[in-house]
Formats: sequence, C-alpha cells, structure tokens
Amino acid sequence: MATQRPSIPKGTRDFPPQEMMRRNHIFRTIEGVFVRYGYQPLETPAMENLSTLLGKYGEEGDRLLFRILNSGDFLRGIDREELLSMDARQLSLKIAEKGLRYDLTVPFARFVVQHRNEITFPFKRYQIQPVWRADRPQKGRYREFYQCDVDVIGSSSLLNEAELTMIIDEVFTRLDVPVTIRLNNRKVLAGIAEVIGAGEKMREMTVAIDKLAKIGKEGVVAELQERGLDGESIDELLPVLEYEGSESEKLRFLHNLLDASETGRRGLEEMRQLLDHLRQSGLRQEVVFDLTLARGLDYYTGTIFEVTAKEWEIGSICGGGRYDDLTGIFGMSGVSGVGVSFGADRIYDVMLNTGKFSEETARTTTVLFIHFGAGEISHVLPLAAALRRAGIATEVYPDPAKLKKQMNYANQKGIPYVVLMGEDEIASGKVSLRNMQSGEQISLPAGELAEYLKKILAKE
RNA sequence: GUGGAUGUAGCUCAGUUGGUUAGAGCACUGGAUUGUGGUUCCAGGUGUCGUGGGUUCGAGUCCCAUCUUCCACCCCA
Repeated sequence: MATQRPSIPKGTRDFPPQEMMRRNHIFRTIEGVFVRYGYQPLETPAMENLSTLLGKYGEEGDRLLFRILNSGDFLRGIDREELLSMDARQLSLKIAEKGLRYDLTVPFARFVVQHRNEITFPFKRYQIQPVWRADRPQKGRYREFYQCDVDVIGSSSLLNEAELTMIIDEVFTRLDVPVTIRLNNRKVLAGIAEVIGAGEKMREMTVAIDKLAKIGKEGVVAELQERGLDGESIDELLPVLEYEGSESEKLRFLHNLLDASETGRRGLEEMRQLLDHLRQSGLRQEVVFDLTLARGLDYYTGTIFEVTAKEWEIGSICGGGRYDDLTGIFGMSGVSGVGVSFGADRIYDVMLNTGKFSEETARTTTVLFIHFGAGEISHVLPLAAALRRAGIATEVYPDPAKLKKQMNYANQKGIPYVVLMGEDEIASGKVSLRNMQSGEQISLPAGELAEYLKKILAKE
C-alpha cells in the first residue's frame, strides 16, 4: 500500500504545544474573569439535532451548517423518485438529522428551555467550546474555531450589560491587549430608521451602515440606494452618520432626533443608563457609543457590543448583545437575555502579532535533572520527587545521553534550571544547579535544593 | 455560494526560451569537545517538485482537472 500523505480537513488546525500553552493562557484568563463575576460553566454536545439549528441563523447560516450523515443505511425509506430529483437540500434533510453546532448561543437557548425547571433565574453561564462553519476559510476565519460565550438569561436589567462590559474590560486588561469597546442599541437604530421614514427597511439600513468604517460614507449611500431606501431617507440619515461630538452632546443630539419615535427614546434611555453605570465602574479600556455599530445577527433587540484591538486590525475580537426572545423559538417566550462572545483565535492572532506572549507562557518544566547513567538514578529520583512535592514542575532526562544533548534539550524546551547529578555530586552529597539563562552555576547540599528553588522561584 | 491568486527539503525561498543527476539559507543529526547548552568550524540525509491526467523525444517549467493556502465579495469570530 502506498503511504498516504497526512493531512487535515480544510479550515481546521493542529495546535502544537507552544501554541496550546498560549491558547490556554487566553482561555484561563477569560474563564477566570467569568468565574469572578459569578458565571457558571456549561458544555453542550458538538452535534445538535438539525431541527434545533436550522432557521436560526438565516438562509446564509443554514448553508454554512455542517450536516452529519445518518448512521447505517441512510438511504432507507427514501423512494427512487426523491433520490433522482437531485434536490440536494430536500434530500439532505432526509439523510442527515444531526449537524455540528454553529455557535454556542442557540444550543444555550435550547438548554435553557429544556431544563427550565431545574434552572434558577437569572441564569449566568459561560461556555468555552469549538463551533463549526462550512465557510470558505481565510486568514483568521476557520471552519473550526473556539468561542468563549458568557450570557445571562432571565433578567432585563441594564446592570447585566454593564457587568458584561466590565468583564470585557477586565479580560483585555489582564491580557494586556488595548481595545475599543463599542456600544450601541438596536432600539436606537430602529428609532433612527423610523424617524427618517425607513422603518420598514431597518434591517437593510443597519447592514449598510455597519460597513461605514470599511467602505466609507459614499459606499454606504450607494449600498442604501441599492437596498431600496429612498433619497429623502438617506439625506436624513447622513447627519447621523457624520455626527461627531462628545458623548453628552451625542445624547442630546439623539434626544432631539428621536423625539418622534417611542422605540428610539427607549433605546436612548437605555444607552444613557448603561453609560451612567459604566462611568461608576472604573473601566480601563476605551468605551464609545457608536451609532454606526449595527451587527448582523437578527436576534439582537437591545444593547449591542463589539470590541476591536487598537494595535492590530483583524475585525472584531469580541461581540454580542441583548436578545429579547431567543428562547421563543423553542416555546418559552418572554425571557430576555444578554451575552457576549470572545473570539479566542483572533485574540491569539492579535497577541502574537503585537508580542504579548512572554516566555513564561510557553514554559512547562522548571527544572531538568541531568544524569549520566543507571548509578545516578537512585539519587535523582528522590530529589525529583521532593521538587514535585514542592510544586515545582520537574523532569528527569530519560537517557544517559551526552551532557551536550541533555543541555540542548533544556534549551529547546525553555527550561530555566538544570540540576547536574554525576559521580562528583553524589560523592560530595551536593548538586550543581545551573541557571540556563544567566549561565550561573552553584553547588549546594542535595537536601537544600527544594527549599532553595522555592525561594528563588518566588522572587521571579 | 461568486470571482481571483498560490503550491519546489521540516521552514523561508531560488530554479533561464521545456533539456540530461533539482539548489541556497535556517532548522535537524553526527563530529571537533568520553561532565557544561545558546557562538564557531567540519561532515551528512534532506524531495512522490500538492495530487491526478494530458501535450512532447523530453515537463519543476506548457495545458486541463482536483486539493491546499491566501485575497476580494457574502457573512462573520
């Protein structure tokens, strides 16, 4: 048999050790912040029933769902006529009943409805798992990627929005990634659509103005025309797009503009309150009320969030919003929720490209024991055990290889300390401890090694 | 889903109008140095030229298909 060339499916990746350690650093930081705000962990299966997934992400989303072929004789019960119809969409529903999850929000909604009697509301959960999309891959766009979601469901208080903003602020502060947190409110957007006489075209309007940063004012105008907004409405919208002023001036400007729209006034009041909460929370990252922030997902109904890195352009690295009736499709209405999702893969890219990973992030072992043969092993093992008991990650080189080879191993793996155990050391009851970074080497009694290392490691 | 680029050693890339046995640097392995790494010097294998067809006396080079990666749409993390 010919040897086959190893490969993985399009848009998927292996995560080698160094990358894993860096990714884990991101995941642990994010998770640590979630926990500190009282969110609880949840995991759901990689695959869901296709009926749970279909129709939740629009036509585009349905196309991007990975479908899982039924097991066994998947053609059973399908008549010849159907098979020959060549209608892939219809046929796929018969031969595939499961699909890979497309995001974590819909499975979460499914979970909440399914377990509504066991859940205490407001329910605060976080979920860090991969999702799959049959998208065409590009840089920073994969077919398998991780999402870190935090949501609170069963409370419509704006304090939740404020808390999520604080979480975003803290995560990126801890990761040392300066960001801009952009906020807006779908009700404000709806109000704007209403007062410019395009209430019916709210969705078209938001999709177009969402692209402002990318295609500019002229581009947006062209897009608006293309999407069927009349010239009058566009003329009225322009001052909104062009508006520049302080936050308080912006609120006043909108207050006048949205006077005639009840929805708009409500949205504006929500924004005013949220910004007020945030002022009292001592945020360290930049927060802006951005009228041109729209976000595509249809189910958002209130506050919307989007976060971009200041030092590296890669699109949004975190986003979310309030959805008033996500669980309605599963038969549980009137439950409001709000949540955000962190894009770990993109955060990784930002941190890598802006040099935010320190050497320590990729370090696993602190001490390596170097020895030269079977005779030394009996002296090495108790010492290594003592270090591990002291909480120091310790390795013993498995082969009595040349010193150079063992040193090189420590070097390659970024191990900062090496303990040499040879005939001389054993004879004197001492060990040689070498700092691989400075090249400094000291000799000390074997019994004092653990204490000494603990002391100098604590100082680092 | 639409349109466009790309692929040569583990990595970054050379490779002439199609011509005989496909190259460099880095990395890797061994040695100089039987107990002191990162520097240096020497030696060494780096390979179905992405894959499958086709044109040709002859294809890494030209043509077609396919896959990969990347880019612009679409959408999004």
